[in-house]
Amino acid sequence: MTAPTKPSHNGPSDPAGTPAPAAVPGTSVPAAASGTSVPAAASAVPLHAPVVDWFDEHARDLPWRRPEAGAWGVMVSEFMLQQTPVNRVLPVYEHWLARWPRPADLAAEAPGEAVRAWGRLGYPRRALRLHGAAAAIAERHGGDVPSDHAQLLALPGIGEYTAAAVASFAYGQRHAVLDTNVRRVLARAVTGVQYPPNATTAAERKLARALLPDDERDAARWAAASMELGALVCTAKNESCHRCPIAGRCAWRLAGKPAHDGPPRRGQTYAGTDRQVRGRLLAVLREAPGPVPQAALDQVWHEPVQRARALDGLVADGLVEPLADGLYRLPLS
DNA sequence: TATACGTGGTC
DNA sequence: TGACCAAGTAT
Repeated sequence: MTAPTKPSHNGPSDPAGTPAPAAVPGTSVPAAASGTSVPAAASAVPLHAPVVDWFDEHARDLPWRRPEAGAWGVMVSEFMLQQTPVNRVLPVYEHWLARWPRPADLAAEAPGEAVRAWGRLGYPRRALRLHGAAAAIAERHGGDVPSDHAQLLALPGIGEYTAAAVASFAYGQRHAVLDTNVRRVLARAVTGVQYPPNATTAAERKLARALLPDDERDAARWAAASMELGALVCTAKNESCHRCPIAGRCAWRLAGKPAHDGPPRRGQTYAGTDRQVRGRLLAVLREAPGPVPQAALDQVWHEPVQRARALDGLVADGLVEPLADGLYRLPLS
């Protein structure tokens, strides 16, 4: 992909400065099933055009967006980006694709090598699932990442979002790609609230489908563009409305940006949890070239009951392989 | 539907 | 400084 070169023509003025008429009275579209409705403005005036134009000018030049990345590159990036910031993914992604340029290359490796190469990206089960997905692709799909949504969804580690993302980004298909960025953009621009619900709702899926451009190519670009808008401009905190191409039509902004009211968005501590212990145990195993004695693992956590529970969990998840004589290693199979 | 699952950066 | 946040999935 070439770097964006088109100079900005937006000028110094805030595009949000002149709110456009948002809705045509009396034309809201009732949604049959859930009792929700799609605001008229969303369906009457295409939202995607200004966002796609903005994307053409401001999109980041990320390696998995280049044509040479291919479907496998897109798929690897989607696994790595699940709950993980772009900046941390970048170096691991490059190393991964250089080492395993095709699904069959990864499938031929021990799963433990995938876990090791995963490094400190977090959620190492993703590495195992990516390895499993590569194996399934090698076996069932002739070594090529499937383009069919249902076949993608059947692969380990691929859920609703990732299946749509791969089908859309890698194959240009028309799917509602509903990630946390898009959900936030729609929550604000259309629904008029600061944050989407904690879990994706039927109403959100319905809205996303309603906003999807008819044309397949436009739909794929809208998916990438709306996601990028959420990542760069319509961020969770400190949003930059002055840089937003649809600020003038944003329901949340037009309403005075009311604060989120519902229940707390999240709240999970990490220190002292099994997750932290698992992380420490796996770090030792990742950094060791071969099997590690129990005694070495015992040093990562003082409390023996929790330590044993965490290790058992890793074994149960297939992230660690117990050997005889109290040795442990990353899985060979 | 709620919870488990890593890690590190930000304000 | 602690809470929140980052392209979710599986159960």
